[in-house]
Amino acid sequence: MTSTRDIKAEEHRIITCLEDAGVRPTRQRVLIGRLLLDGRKRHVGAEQLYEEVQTSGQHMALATVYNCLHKFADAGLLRQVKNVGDTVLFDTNLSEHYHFVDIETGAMVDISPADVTLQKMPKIPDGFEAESIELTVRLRRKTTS
Amino acid sequence: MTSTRDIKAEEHRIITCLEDAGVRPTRQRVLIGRLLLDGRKRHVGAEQLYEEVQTSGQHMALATVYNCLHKFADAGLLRQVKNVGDTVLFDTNLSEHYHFVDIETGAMVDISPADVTLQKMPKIPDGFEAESIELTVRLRRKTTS
DNA sequence: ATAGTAGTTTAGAATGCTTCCAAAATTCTT
DNA sequence: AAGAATTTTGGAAGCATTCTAAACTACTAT
Repeated sequence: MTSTRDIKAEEHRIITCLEDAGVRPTRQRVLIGRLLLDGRKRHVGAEQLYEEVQTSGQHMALATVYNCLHKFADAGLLRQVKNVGDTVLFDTNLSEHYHFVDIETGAMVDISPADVTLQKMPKIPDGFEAESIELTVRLRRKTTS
Repeated sequence: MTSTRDIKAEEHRIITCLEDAGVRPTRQRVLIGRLLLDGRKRHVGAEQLYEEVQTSGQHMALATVYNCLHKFADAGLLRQVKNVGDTVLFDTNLSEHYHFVDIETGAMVDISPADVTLQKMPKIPDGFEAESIELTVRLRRKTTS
């Protein structure tokens, strides 16, 4: 059972977190912060998050969920992932890592950088700098023959 | 100047190529084959290819362009790229390679596998097999300060 | 507290890429 | 040349995402 005081404390933590990131802590953002900035590492889409918000008993426009996700990503609180299917996902794991993706379901699992060694890196074209390096291993369920 | 005979010869090459891949060589597919299977390595989207078809003087429904691209990809004549922006691209380079992507424009440049060494690879989860490994380096134009 | 103003939220409309549809056309086979 | 199967077609539909402009809320200065 989570006490009212615990909730207050958590809210305070989230508000501080948002303020530190330069994001105005509105009611909506605090709620989404509670859902996403709790330390759990996961990959969320807007639609899914929208449903979690509903489940929590609060109402919020879908557009707001999109707004928040982008704001959080711009503020460095989330990381946008573009590697998968037709849907944009946001990753709560901010440290360097890569992904397995199940091509059937789109489900993603993190790959620790410790498990990969990029021995030699290609030369970045002149006038550019690397913004990110994405390594994605697409997985197919083995045919049990 | 390309002679009529050259065109005929090229058409024949494409038709053979399609048949070998188990793809029925319809007029539309042969035209798209001429545009894409000429040895040039490039990354094409449906809309762009549609315009190239128009430019060539022929008419074709946009839906047909999509159909062809997917058919070609399924037949192994093209490779679908899912790493970039909001649009699906098809890659005429079938050999193993990776990509630079300009995050501004979405433009892609191939990275030769010779320029990268994936020293250690993560263990594939049980019951799965790797379908493909995508390595994408996102590039930002350097701020000339 | 209060008012001002800058930033947010909202619902619904709009966008844009892609797929679906059912009818017409084309390809290959016999 | 006729039949069966596959393709093409144009337009409608779908879907995730963005836009819009009006209502609202959070912070700041009074």
